[in-house]
Amino acid sequence: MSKSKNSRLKLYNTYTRHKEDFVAITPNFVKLYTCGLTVYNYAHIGNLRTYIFEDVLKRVLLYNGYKVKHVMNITDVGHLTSDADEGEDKMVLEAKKEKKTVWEIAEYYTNAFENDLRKLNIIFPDFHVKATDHIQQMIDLIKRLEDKGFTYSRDGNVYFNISKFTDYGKLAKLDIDKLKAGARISIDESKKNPFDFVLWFTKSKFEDQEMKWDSPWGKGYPGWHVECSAISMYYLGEHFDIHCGGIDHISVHHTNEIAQSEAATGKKWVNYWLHGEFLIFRQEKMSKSRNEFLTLDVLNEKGYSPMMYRYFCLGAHYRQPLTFSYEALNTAKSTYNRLVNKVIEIKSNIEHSKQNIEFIKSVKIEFLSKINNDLNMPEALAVLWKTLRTDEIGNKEKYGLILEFDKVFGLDLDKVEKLYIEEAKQKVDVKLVERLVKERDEARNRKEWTKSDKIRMRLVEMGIEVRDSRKGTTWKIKS
RNA sequence: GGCGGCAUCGCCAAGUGGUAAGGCAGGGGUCUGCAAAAUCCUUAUCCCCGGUUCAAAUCCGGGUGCCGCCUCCA
Repeated sequence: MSKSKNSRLKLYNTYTRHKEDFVAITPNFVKLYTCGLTVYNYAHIGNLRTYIFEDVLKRVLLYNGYKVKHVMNITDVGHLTSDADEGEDKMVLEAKKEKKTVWEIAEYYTNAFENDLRKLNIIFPDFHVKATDHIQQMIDLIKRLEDKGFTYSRDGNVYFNISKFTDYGKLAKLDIDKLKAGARISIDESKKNPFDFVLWFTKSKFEDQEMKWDSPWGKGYPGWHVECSAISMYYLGEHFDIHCGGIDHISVHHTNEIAQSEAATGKKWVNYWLHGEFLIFRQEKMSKSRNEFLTLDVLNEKGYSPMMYRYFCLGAHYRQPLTFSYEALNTAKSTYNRLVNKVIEIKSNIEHSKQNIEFIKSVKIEFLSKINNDLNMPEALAVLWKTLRTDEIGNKEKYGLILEFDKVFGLDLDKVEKLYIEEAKQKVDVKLVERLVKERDEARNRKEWTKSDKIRMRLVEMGIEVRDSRKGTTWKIKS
C-alpha cells in the first residue's frame, strides 16, 4: 500500500505529548502490550471502553499491513488497596465475601472478562497470561535490579529506590521535589522516598494471604507493577513498540514500570505510550470501588447489545472523556440498528453494481487518513455513512467497502444478516410468521384492509415488524 | 500543592489558523390503502473578556465552570 503524507499512521505518544509518525522497530511487525484487568470483579463498561480502544488500535495496525504480536496480562495476584502494605487485599476481600478461594475468584472473573472481550468482538491477544504463572520472571527481574543496586530491603519488603533512577517520572512529568508526599495517604515509614515502591512483599498484615511464593527474599508475593514489566519483556523482548492502558496508569503504574524496566536493562523500554480516556458516568468516572458500575451483561439485559456499546464507544475519540447516559446509549442503539438495516438491505440487492474506480479510491484514501490520524473513529464513521448514502457506486461496491471498513470498526457487519436470522429463529416461530405474512399479503391484494391490519397487529404483538414495498413484504424482529 | 483534561446545535460528538463532520432526536416532503421501513430537505459562529492576525472555535493572556490523576482502579 503506497501512502501519501497525510495517510501515514500517526499516534499520540504520552511520553512526548505529541502525535508522532509511527515507526515500528522491526519493519511491518508491531510488538504490543496492553495492561489487563485485575480479576477480583467483573469488568465494568468503563474498563471495557479502554479494551475497545486498544482493539481499534490493533485493527488499525493490521489494516496498515503490520503483523501484530499482542500480549495482555491478567492481574490475578492479590493487591492491596494502597501501594504501602496497608489497607485490605481486594482479592482476599472478594473471596471472603463470596466464600471462595482467591484462586476461584480469579478464575471466575477471568472467564467473565474473556467472554466480554469475545462479545465485544475484540480480537483476542496472542497471549493473555496470568501474573501468577510468571512469578519466576518477576523474581528474575527483581534480582537484576538488586544486582544493579536499585533496590533495598526494609521491614521484610523489597523496595525500588527511585533516587537511583535518573528519569523517574518522565512519562507523567512528575516533579518529585514538588510533589506533596502523603497529601492523600499516610507515608509508609519503611520507604526512603515516599515514591519508592514495593517489588516484593514478605510481610503482610493478612494472615490469610493465600497467594505466596518462595523467593530469595523469603516467602511472599510480588508488588503490583513488576508483573507488567516481567511479562511484557518475557514475550516481547526488552525493547518493544507500544504499551497501552487507561489514563489513570500514567502517573503511578506506568511510571514505575518504566523505572524498573529501564533500570534493569539499562536501555529504552517502550517507544510509544498510548492511553485511553475515561468513560464519564454521571459527571464522574465509573469506579469499581463505588458500587455503581455497569457491566456488559447489565446493558444487555436492558436491551443494549455489546455491538451497540461498541458503536457507542466508536462515536468518540479515545483521548476524550466520553459521557455515558442512557439517552446517549439510545442514540447508539438507533444508529447501530439503522446501520444493520442498511447493510442487510444492501446485501439483499447485491447484484446492483455501479463501478466508479475514482470514487472508491478516494473514499478509501479518506478512510485511511482518518483512522491513521491517531485513530479518529468518529470521522471514520462519517466516511462510512457517506459511503452508505452515495449514488456514485452500486450495492456491490458499497458492500465491499463496508466489509473493508469494518475490519477496523469490528462491528460484525459481515455476519449481521446471519445473526439476525439466528435471532429470529430463537425468538419466534418462523413458519408461523411467514404464514401470517403471506395471509396478510393475500388480504391486501384483495384490499381487505381490516383483515390485513388485524394480522399486522398480531405480528406486532409477536415482536415482528412488517415492511411493505413494491417488491413485496418482508419482516424482521423489532429491535 | 503538582500534573493533566474538558467547555462546539435539544443529546452524543468531530474539527486545533481560512470561514462549523457525522449520528440521534425534532420539523417538513416523497413513498404507502394506512403504517412501518426507506429516502430527500432542514436546524449552531463554537463558556466569558481581552489580544495577535488579512483571517481564530482553533494561537496568546485573563476569568468562570466541570472533571481526572497524584491511593487499588481502564
